[in-house]
Amino acid sequence: MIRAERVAGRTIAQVADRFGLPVPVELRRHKGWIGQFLEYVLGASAASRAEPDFPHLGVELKSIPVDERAHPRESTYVCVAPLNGSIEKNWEESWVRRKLSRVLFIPIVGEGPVGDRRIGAPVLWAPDEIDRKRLRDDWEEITERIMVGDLTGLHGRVGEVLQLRPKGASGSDATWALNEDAEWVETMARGFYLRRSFTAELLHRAFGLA
DNA sequence: ACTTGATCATAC
DNA sequence: GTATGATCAAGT
Repeated sequence: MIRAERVAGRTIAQVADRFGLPVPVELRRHKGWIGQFLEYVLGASAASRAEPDFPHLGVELKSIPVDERAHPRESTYVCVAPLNGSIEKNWEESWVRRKLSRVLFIPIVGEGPVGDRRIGAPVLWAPDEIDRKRLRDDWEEITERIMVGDLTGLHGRVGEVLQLRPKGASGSDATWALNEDAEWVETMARGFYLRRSFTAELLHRAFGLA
């Protein structure tokens, strides 16, 4: 938190210069760059591993693009959703619950050249009882569809705060899944995401906004 | 304006 | 290939 608060208010270019890191001008071909940059700057250790970013703290790090009013510009990716029968059978064991038990959100303000974007005040969030119920209800609804092989029901419209969306290098990035007839079929890979309206709530709550 | 579906890069 | 990090862009 001390590190995060020290970089808050500075631009990405200012911080990158101190570390001698080159900054891409735009993100179209560098979509995860800001997230990896922050992992480096804040000393996270579990890059690209299936663990929290700060394993000893149980804290997951998420950068989140926002406008000047702290309204998120994008949804937030959580984790992949196995469609092959290996998904956790209950919420307590679920990867979604574990990943979201403590999250450090770093808002990134602005949408121009990447170096000009400003690092916002950090928000360390843990879901309260109401958040947990909303997340759990959505997770159970989505997981039920996965477990019965309802692949056509696996679209982004399900879920109030958590949703399932494609997650891969392209639409042809396939994975194996069990369908309603318990047959193996190829379908696009999907992941869990937090809806923008939900992360907006969290940030606004943290900043005391309406 | 906002959501859903599609896509891009890198580590292991 | 599957995980990590996400944003892009078409459609409503």
